[in-house]
Amino acid sequence: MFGLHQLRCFVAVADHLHFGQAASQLNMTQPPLSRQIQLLEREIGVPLFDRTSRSVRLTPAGRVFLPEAKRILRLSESAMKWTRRVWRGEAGTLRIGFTAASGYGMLPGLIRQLRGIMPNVDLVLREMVTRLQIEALDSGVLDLGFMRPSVDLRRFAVREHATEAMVVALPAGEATTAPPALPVSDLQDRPFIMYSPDNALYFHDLVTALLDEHQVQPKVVEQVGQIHSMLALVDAGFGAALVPETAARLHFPAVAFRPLADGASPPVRLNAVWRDENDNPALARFLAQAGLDQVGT
Amino acid sequence: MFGLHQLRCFVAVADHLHFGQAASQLNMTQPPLSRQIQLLEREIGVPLFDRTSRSVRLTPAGRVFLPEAKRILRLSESAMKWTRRVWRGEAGTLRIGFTAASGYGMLPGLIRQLRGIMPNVDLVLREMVTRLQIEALDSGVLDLGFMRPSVDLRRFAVREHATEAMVVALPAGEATTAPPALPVSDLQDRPFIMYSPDNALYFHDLVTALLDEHQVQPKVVEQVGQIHSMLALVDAGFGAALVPETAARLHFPAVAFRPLADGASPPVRLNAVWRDENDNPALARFLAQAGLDQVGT
DNA sequence: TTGATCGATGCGTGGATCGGATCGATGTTC
DNA sequence: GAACATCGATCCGATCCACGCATCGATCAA
Repeated sequence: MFGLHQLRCFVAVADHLHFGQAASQLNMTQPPLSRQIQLLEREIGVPLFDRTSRSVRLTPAGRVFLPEAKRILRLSESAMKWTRRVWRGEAGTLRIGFTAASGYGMLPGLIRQLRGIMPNVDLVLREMVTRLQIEALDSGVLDLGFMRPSVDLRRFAVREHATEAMVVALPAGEATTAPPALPVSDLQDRPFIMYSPDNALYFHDLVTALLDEHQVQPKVVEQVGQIHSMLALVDAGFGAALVPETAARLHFPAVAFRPLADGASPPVRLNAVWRDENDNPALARFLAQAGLDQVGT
Repeated sequence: MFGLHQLRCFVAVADHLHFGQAASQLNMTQPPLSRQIQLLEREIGVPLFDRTSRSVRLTPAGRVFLPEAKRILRLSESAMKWTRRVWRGEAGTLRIGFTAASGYGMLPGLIRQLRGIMPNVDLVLREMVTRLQIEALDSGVLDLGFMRPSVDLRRFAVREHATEAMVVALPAGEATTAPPALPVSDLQDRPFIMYSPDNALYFHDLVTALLDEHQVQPKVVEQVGQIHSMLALVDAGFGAALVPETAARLHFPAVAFRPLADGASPPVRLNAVWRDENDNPALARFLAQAGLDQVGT
């Protein structure tokens, strides 16, 4: 098969229709250029030029081959440039997982930030619970995950990405008689919607610890795994719930939000998690730009 | 710049993820294959494989480069095959000129014939008068022309492609009283539409010679260069005209056609004309298939 | 007829690529 | 856990290829 160098020789001769000028453009002398053209013609099995000692003309076959040769050379250049950009993290794909709750708050800003840092990187965004994100990071399906703290994160690189407070979600009817900020004790004996320990272990433990600490025992009327299910139940008047404050962005008509009094809320943590051995340069570039690439746990 | 051989090496390794197997597929040994991959990586400036002594994996940059490399190789193959087909006359472009009058009769059949012989050859068909066709053949704009005899054809290869008879075109009103076949003498003193010596020299000379031979002098009411203009005038009742019989395919409602009696019509000749030095293989292929490629004037 | 131009060809050299042998690292097996 | 097998990297000598220089042969101009 012919080589790219022969294609460059061919294009130069076809453009100049003059071996000497083409050779000097290619920084070589005329004899090897003639040789390369002959080799190319022998390889294809077709004469590409009609040449006398006084004139050089393209044959019809040469006229057909010329744009193909230029296309191949153009593709080779662009393949190289594109690959280099991927290597520098300026192009490529970044696959990101996030929990449903984190999507309400930080996702739009994160996407804006990524678009600003790496406008040519394709983003693949998948909502997954923490456990599934861990598996996906392991198998290489995800480059980066935004998830709740978990004991299984020890083999990964973890940075705290955001913290927020919990707020009380109340049925609108009960909110009219409630003070601007609620002490935890206000939940005592209230109808209360709790997190499921199966699908929302982190929030379950967080709320359980908060209630235990204040020795408060609400009347648990339901256990659910997803925050929007929880708010739907509040909206229907089944009871109150504790949700991260960014969940207030979900506009349920019959739900009112009240902060906890005295800064009683524990911080709800969201971690950025990735594999240290991940070789996606787009990930490295994002971590560097976001200041997350220092060594640590 | 990298070479196509390096791309083939890269694709083989990427497909097998194993240097030894890739090398045997490429009919080479493992050491030079390792070298080629290293050279390619150095050329691009990007590692394409993550390799330990136990495993070979593509880097993200390599994953991007792989489809590009395959595309370049595919394009190179197809460019070579396509160029070979053009060389054999099985593909490419054939530019054909024809006079307006010849288009009425032989063009559809010619196109069918060409499609049968060379289904992958693009046909460019241009209606041009004989003089313009000669110039176009000279400058290489046309490969083949269908034109009337002319003294300027000596430097070209010429074959008689078709002959036909002249017929009389009569206004429909006059046709009812005319016999089935008209002697030339019938034109004596008739209103008659003549060919212009500027734009239709061949027909002008042909008709003039015919009339002179029979010592007939019609009343020339108009001189025009195009046959459809001529029939339009007959249709409008201005007079009679002599036209090639295939012109009867132009359906003018008030025009009737009558043959000349006694085979008095001179043959109207149509030549196929081309440059002997023309190197378009599609032309050579057509000439060979049509049996026109024997030597001669 | 002479000289200039231009692509093709002969030839010697230097660099690139090849295959064989071997190294070093890693995972497997008993 | 020590011997073994596997696999990519590296070293080295032989070969091949592409380069430049010199020259040839054909063509066109003066």
